[in-house]
Amino acid sequence: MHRGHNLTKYMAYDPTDRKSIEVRAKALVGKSLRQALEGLSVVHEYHGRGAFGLFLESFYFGIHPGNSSEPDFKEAGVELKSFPLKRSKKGLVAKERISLGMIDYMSMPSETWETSSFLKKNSDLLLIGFLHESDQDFLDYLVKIAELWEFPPEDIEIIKEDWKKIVAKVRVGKAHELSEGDTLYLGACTKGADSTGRRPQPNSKEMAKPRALCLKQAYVNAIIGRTLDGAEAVVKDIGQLKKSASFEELVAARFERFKDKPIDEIHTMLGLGLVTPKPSKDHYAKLARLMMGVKGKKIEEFEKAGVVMKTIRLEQDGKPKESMSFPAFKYKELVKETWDDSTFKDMLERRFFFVVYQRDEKGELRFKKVKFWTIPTHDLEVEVGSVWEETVQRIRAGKADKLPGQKENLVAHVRPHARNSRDTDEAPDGKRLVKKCFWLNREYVGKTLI
DNA sequence: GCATGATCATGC
DNA sequence: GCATGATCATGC
Repeated sequence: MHRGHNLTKYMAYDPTDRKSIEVRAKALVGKSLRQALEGLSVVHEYHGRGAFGLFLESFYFGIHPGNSSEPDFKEAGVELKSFPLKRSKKGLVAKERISLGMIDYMSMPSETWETSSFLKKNSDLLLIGFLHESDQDFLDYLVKIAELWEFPPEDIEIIKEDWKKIVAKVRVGKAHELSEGDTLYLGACTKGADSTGRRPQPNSKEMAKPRALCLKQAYVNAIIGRTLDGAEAVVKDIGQLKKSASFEELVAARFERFKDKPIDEIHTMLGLGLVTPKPSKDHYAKLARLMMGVKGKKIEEFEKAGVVMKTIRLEQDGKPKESMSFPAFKYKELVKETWDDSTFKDMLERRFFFVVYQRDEKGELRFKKVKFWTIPTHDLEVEVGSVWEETVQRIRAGKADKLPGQKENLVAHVRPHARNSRDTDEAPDGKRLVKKCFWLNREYVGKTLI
């Protein structure tokens, strides 16, 4: 078998019919491509990233869409997207984002959401999720998800806002400042194996990195959660969706009535009891969730979007009382990472949601404001990057007890993060040291709020 | 006053 | 039992 060989004659399915496509797709669930195409001796030349998808198109669905602006199943209006899953402690998660087509900086500004090439191609997706195993041939990957996916209305509202944010930047000649952290579900992710390629953009001489529109990893995880647990109702007509405020505005609006109110008054407003003399360390985080109208510890909208909530307490002078902690790392695992795919970089690239409290002149703590924030590229790549590299170097050199302190860098430092001094972790040299994590400097956190 | 080390309280 | 977000406490 070779590329271009038409197998559709073996298939009792109609690639122009949505229902038929779905039936054929669903038949893949629980099988590998090799099993699904049983009986055919398969010799192929496909390999590397995207091999699964190309093979699936040609030999399972018998289509050859190429790089068209039309959906892959043109007549049915369905775009085929296969994507890898991987195992995590909690179950299956997305291995990466789902890319939905390169951004054409020059033509995008003249589009509206309704007429966008994005919507034209991607409003109706056939999602095929397969379990990626690094030691297997892609023909043996098991298909876990096969789902016709139209975006639920509440999601499409957010995606629309995301899309508009991206276009807005491109329009004003700021394509080079695009960042995946700008948006929630739909992201502008960098494309191209080497990071050197650049493209022209309108209204600026600056060249911009090539980027594609993508469903961000956190959102793909939300899709996986929904489809593996059984599908929800989906929207029938994307054009009918009504307008609403953006996700971030909606979230911020929930806090509006609490602005500048002292803690005890907020307690009253929320129908809580009196403020205890010594509130627990996560009391203000809990209060923040309650102000948002969320009961549990998880905030579903934030989980989907990969947004991280952090509470910040400011003193009278407006400076944060504390630096900002992150999960403790394991010395031996940290030194195996590279900065670009490090756990900490991954964490910092997310969108943050700060809930800010401040002491007034009488010393009374009040809710001040909320703020969505993404770390500027320079601060991440140059400042945090160097702290990270220095940390790894010192651990490798057996100096895990002397990691970069707050005075060494303006943005980040390393410091203990453990239950107590006996809560230790083994360094590569065998010494046991108290668990530590990366912190964002107190002073720096203060500056982000201005 | 601030950096640094140490620890608390919660919830899974 | 432990990770986690957050804050306390000490000493320079």
